Amino acid sequence: MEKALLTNSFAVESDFILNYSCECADVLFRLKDVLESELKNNGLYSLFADMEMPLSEVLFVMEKNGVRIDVSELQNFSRQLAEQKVKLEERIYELAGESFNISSPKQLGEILFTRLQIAGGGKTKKTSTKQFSTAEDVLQKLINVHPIIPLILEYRKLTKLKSTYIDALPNLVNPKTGRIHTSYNQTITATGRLSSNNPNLQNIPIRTDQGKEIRKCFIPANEDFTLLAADYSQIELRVIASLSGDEHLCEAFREGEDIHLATAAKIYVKDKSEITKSMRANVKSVNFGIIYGISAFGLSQQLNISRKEASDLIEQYFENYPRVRQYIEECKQIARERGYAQSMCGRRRYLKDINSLNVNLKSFAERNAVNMPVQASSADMIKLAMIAIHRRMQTEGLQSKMIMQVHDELVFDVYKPELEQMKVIVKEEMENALKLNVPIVVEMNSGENWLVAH
DNA sequence: TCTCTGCTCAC
DNA sequence: CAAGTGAGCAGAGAC
Repeated sequence: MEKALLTNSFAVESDFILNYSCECADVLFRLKDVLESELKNNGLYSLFADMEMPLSEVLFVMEKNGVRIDVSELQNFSRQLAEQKVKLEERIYELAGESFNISSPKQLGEILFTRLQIAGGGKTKKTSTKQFSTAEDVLQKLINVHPIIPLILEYRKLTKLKSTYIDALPNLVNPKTGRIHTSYNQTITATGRLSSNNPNLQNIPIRTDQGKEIRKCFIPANEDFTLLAADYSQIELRVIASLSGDEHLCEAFREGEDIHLATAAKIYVKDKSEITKSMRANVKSVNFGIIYGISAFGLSQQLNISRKEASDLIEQYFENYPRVRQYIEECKQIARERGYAQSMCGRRRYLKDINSLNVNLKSFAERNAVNMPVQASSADMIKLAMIAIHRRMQTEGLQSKMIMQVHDELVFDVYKPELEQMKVIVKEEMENALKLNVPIVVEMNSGENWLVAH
């Protein structure tokens, strides 16, 4: 049939079916060999047949569903930011004594470090191409040295949000559906996570006030619908607690504690009431660092503390959670023996440099060996949950839609009369998708936009 | 026009 | 040397 003869809605349908077919083919050709060999090895479960193929259909439906955004609100916001941007530019040029392209790291580096001689008593960091680094952590340390620095940081924040989200998203609204349809890619990442592009809906801002304004522009289909967001609480730390079997860490989760606070109390040997915000923040960085394959140097950079303080924090962490240290060593050992790291469902990441004589390459592979099982098991869990939720929504005949996945979060466009039913389904299926030795907690909220639902 | 670099957004 | 996984933007330079 000629495409011109198709109705609009069917033409849209065919676009997505084409997309879906391509994805299925992609998954088939790229994952079949690897995943089938894993089936033989772990015997119980086929990542290919029982996870990736069923998931592919769920992703097709999510992409087709799309998400509604408030275009006119984004356009208003864009005009506001354009005004702020002009004012910032004027003040920056005045302080610099000349106009230049603030968005050019090359030109900015020359202005800051050659013309204005801003060094803050420290050495200037250089990039791989031997230019001055003007990255955020570098400028943050110079924020009190010269009044131009905070303006540059503000300019960067503003132009990032404007160009990447506020101005880009309205252009991606599909004229036929009035919604944004991302592509979820199943075959990109090294750990089994999904990735999202055109647009990337997995990095929509949330941390700053202006970022929150962008989240507010993600809205339900119409007044009969509401957004429901459900996210796994501290999923990666729970996974590492479960995989390592560390009794103290597992116990903290079983007690339902604020894990950063509870860990801080152990590390600093104080009562929880005595833990300050900065102590908790330090421990939060240690917790993330453990997952990423921490070094004392990296932690000291992150927290702007001395290497001694950083290594003391790490040592105290391992003193309190000894099985975590042991687990990290086991991850490296297993990777050395087998040549790959593995998730709870048997997903593999091959690590060709794990036995390299090049210390850098080997260290990198070792961090991958530690991080992959944690990140990948979390990905396994949410994928299983998505499949289960999708099936239940079908069998229970719901008109609510699954619309987004952001690694540890699922977002639904919920028909209001179905809200309570949806909450039960989503919570049950997410919490029971994959069994851990610690409780799995799912937090849910609903509301008139993604910000209040999250 | 294409590719790389530097930077910054998310989990 | 130096914290894991991604995507997208603007600038800069090769072609």
